[in-house]
Amino acid sequence: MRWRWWEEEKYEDGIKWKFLEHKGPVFAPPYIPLPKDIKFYYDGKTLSLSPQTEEVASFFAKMLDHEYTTKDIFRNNFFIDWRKMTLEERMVITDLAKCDFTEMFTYYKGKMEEKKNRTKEEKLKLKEENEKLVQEFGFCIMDHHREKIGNFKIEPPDLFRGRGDHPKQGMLKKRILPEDVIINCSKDSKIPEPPSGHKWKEVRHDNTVTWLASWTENIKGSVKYIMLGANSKLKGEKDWEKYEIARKLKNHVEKIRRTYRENFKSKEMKVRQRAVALYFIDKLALRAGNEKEEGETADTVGCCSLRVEHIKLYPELDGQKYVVEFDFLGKDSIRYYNKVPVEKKVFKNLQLFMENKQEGDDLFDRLNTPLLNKHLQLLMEGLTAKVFRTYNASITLQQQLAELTDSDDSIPGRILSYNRANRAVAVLCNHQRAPPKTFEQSMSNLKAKIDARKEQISLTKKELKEAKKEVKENESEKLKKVVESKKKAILRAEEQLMKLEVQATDREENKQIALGTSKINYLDPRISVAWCKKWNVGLEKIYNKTQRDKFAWAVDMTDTDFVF
DNA sequence: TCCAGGACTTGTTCCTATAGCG
DNA sequence: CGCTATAGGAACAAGTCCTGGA
Repeated sequence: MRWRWWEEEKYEDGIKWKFLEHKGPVFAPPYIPLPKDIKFYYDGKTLSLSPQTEEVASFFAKMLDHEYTTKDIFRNNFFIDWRKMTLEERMVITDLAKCDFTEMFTYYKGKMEEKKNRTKEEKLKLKEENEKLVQEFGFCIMDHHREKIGNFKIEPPDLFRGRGDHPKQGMLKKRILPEDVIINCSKDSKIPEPPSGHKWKEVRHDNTVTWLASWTENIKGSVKYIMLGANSKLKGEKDWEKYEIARKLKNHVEKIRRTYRENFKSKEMKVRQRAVALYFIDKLALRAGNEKEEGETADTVGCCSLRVEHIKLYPELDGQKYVVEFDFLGKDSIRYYNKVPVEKKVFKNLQLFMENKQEGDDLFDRLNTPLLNKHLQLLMEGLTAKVFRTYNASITLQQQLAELTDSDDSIPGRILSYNRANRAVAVLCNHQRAPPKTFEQSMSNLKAKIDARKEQISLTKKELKEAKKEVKENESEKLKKVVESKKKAILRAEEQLMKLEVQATDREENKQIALGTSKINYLDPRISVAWCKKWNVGLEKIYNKTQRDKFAWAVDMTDTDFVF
């Protein structure tokens, strides 16, 4: 019997746990210096580096075949941080272009190759050792239950790989020591031991937070945490709450939509901007768009931080009226490009907001996310901008499933319908992916397979005909058996063909769409569980092991008739 | 009221284990 | 049974939103 935490009473306000015991985080392995015969060359001459300098150089050397090392910002940032080397070294090494890391690069490539070519026994041994580590450090005790930790290893030192045009890419992400780490656990628990010769920065006992350990990272100065895994009570409960708030929005959304439409006409510019922004967030599932510190991160935006340069207005386009063209970089510098017809009042308002503004000016200059969220809080308790994304994603899945699922369909057909519904959500949320590098190849492989199967079927059909003819002429038991087996073979092959064809369709449609993110973060799992039960589809066709684990609460509490 | 820091969720990328193939 | 494409999972970056202190 699974621990049904969702049937237990919750703690008083703000208290996350009563007992917490763990072993602390696992630190990155120490740097292993290069063998003597692996040389670094500066300006064509060998130059031996101090261990610390060599370590940082190795981070760069390992990445030599990565696009990052061709980017100026990355190279410059790396070079600045690398040159915090010994004085003697700094005197010599003044130009990155004169640095030759290729021997180091080749050495590490070889190491990787070795790793790949390990024997079964070696691999098994490594696996067992890793399992031991997980058993020791990968779990904690929280309130009488052994729970999995999501990330018990401290991030190793490396060069920072910011996404998009990140101004800090290439900077050295420093090695974290116990002296940097704050431990959080309960007073009456066994306090984790720091590695020998070391001390923790601090040990605290704060049961209003969920983290077990934290440290401050040196790139942005933000705090990083060791937290529980997604299948833990703590995370599961939060997830459940998230979907319950989204379901609550279902009962308020019509009124909220009436209100913001009303507000399109407000005398106050602030109110109009808020209304139009909310319209976008609701209709297009845009993110809130917090303000960001300039120069600290890549230049990306969300709804409230959109600038004039990010939209174009077309009174008429391709036969449609009042079209807005969005083109901006969102989270992770993923491009959002969309042409959407909008209500006339929205269009007119946008024209108004853009009057006398430059490309780089804020579209919603009287609005920011705290202002928007404060307003939303008034409309419904617990409502924030991101709830609309959850709500619209989940409700879309439910609608699409209802629309697409056909009771006449085979199981693979139903799964295709599910994936299509999932896809509709991923498109809404702009969860794109680059088409896999081998996409065309694997697609044509699949097509070839389909053709082969078709060929086989028609051949077997011919053979069946022949066999039937022979039976007519000569009624032997043996021949009758042949006929039967041919029939069966055809049936089997046809089923396989159908499966392959469904697979091909699914893959083609999924070329540029990533389903995972929405499945894990936006779709109320109870919708999927109910659908699987209703249509007799195994849950494992929809969720893999990790996902089933994470959504265990939904599996246990959901009936066929669940409605989001 | 404003802002910075803090806590937690969401998102992509990269590596690896494994399923499915011949 | 070995090979390879792919799914799964770890890692970690990048968002959202809240809080507490000036």
